[in-house]
Amino acid sequence: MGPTIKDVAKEAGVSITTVSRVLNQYSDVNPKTRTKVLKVVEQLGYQPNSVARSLVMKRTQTVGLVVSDLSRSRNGHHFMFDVLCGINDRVQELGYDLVLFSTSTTAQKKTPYMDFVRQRRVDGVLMMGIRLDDPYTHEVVEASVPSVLIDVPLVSDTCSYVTTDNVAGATMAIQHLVELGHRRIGFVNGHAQAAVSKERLQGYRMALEEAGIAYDPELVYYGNFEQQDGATGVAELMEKFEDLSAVFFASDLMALGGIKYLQSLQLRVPERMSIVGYDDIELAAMMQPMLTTVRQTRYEMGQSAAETLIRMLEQNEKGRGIVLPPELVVRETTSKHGVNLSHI
Amino acid sequence: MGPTIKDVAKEAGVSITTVSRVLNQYSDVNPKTRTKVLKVVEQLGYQPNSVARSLVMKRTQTVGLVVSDLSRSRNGHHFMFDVLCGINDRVQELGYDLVLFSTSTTAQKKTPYMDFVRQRRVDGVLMMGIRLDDPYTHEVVEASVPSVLIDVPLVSDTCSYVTTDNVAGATMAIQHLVELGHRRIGFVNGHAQAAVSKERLQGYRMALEEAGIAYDPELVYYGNFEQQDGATGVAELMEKFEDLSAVFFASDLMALGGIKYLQSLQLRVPERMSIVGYDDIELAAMMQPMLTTVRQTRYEMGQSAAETLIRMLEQNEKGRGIVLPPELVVRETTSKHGVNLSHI
DNA sequence: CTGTTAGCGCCTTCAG
DNA sequence: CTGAAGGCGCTAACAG
Repeated sequence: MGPTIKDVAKEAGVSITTVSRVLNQYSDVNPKTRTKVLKVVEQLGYQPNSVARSLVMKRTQTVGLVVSDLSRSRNGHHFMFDVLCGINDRVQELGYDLVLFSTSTTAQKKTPYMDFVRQRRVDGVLMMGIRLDDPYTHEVVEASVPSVLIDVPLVSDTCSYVTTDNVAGATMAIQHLVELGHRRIGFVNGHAQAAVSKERLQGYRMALEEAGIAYDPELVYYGNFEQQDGATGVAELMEKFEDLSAVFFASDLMALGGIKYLQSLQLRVPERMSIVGYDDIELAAMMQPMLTTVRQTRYEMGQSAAETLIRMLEQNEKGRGIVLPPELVVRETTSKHGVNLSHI
Repeated sequence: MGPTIKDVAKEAGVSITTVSRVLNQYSDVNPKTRTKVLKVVEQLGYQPNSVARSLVMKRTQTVGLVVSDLSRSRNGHHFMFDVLCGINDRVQELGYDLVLFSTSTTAQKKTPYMDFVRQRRVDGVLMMGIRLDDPYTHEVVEASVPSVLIDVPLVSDTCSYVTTDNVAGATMAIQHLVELGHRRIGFVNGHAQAAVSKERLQGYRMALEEAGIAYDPELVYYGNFEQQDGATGVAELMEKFEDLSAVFFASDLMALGGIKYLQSLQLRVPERMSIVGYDDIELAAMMQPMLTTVRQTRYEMGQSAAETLIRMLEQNEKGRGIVLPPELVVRETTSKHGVNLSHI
């Protein structure tokens, strides 16, 4: 392997203590000695061994990103990749390494969270794609190792979260629909064990009631964020409600599925049915017609999560919640209720 | 922190050596002692410190995945995520950790590759998204640390690669088009510094010549795999060749851009212009019309890369090339030349 | 079968 | 300002 601190010390004619001092920016080192050491470091191409350092410092400068079901999540795909990028960039900028873990791999599934953290020796953990009823969830919040949850609003002294305001996001979507004159608005939600689903449902409900429209649980369908669920969802809602004129989907992918289904029935969007999605994935602007949706700033969520975690690590900050604002992006899948129906 | 091997030893009334022995599956341990130790390990919730182990073993059981420009690659997105999943799953199954690095972050860019590997102490490296003219490329191949390149066909004793057969992929695409009667076939390629671009060009050229069609460099446009390049590409090619009836794109995203451009001109696909893409991203089957394309098994590429690297690490295998077969997926964007033109 | 003894490469008091 | 000494938690000969 490469040269060690010992080699540098010998070559520079000083003790390893001194080398360590200059490497760690200690001030009490004779300028001459310092430059001497630095020169040797340079010419030997010395790289401190981070493993050895970690052992004595009891810090690895590494954070773990645990994703539930990374590969199986054909749905989360678009969402996760961007968050991952944000995390990765920020973590790196702040001088940490990022280790990836997916809990999908069968064996890992039951390993208690803490065992895994302690074994891997990460300084902190970021989690995404986790469900409220996941066994990890509780463990993470209670753990002594700092963590940041993405889209799971739970806080403790050692646990923060980053999310977008899902209540507001859903509210915006519904208000938009209400303003267009829609009264019978369906909601194809995500599965009930996702925190975001609960929040979006709340927003849906609040916006409706605020508009003087009674909330009807029958208008809510629970899917799993995937395309197919969108189709099944609208189909079911349309069967129950003949006057359904708009549907709000908890993911763009489901919205896409819904639209495809409608189109297969020769029902036009938005003339016959207005559609609002959630996420604003790349695909949303590529579809025909282009999807009206609620945008989440995924990359920023990742960045923010990384920052928050590292602040907890270095500034000893306590856990807290960070809520980013969503944004309604009006495109082509929503229109006034009742208009243009004659053309069909 | 948690208990150490010392605590276990004391509690079990043996030396730490013995504890170490049972933990590492040594056979020469009295069954009674073994169970005793195991019991203590259990009740103390002892987790071996991997950092300490790494220090003495000189192996971290960690591999690095370096991605050039992870976040900036709006294009690679679809491709990379799947490969990443494959890598992650396989690496984990084989008992390693995966550390993510993106070279985009400005500062990192010029750090010599080896410095970074040595500093991070990874046992091996996987690379993707790297260009032939990237300064890293050469370093990686020469490095003593084992590595596997994805889609860059370079081999050395310590460096393998995994790719799909791009020559064959392009050949299949062109043969398909030729069989449909097309003679003037354009090619919107990726940038020239991507290994895959060179190979696909070769396949394009070979298939053409085999069909008795002269290769004309003017029919090849070089883009950057992104959607916009597709539009620009077809536009330029159509201007040069009035009888252009088919275009082969080096990425689905570019194909999409091209199709959108054609549609904006009221030119129908495939009646007026047949289109073949490359990658078979999720989007390909969602488009209208659905895209005919060359599928790459991205997840499998990732798995294979991970496996190959770890075999080099553990079995001391030498570098080698692994070429996976692509597959032509015929959908709706290709049709017989000249047919249906009357309908337009 | 088991304990003793050396380190792995680095940081950190504590004396000069 | 600098060096000597001890130790982080674990593995690996080498003796019993």
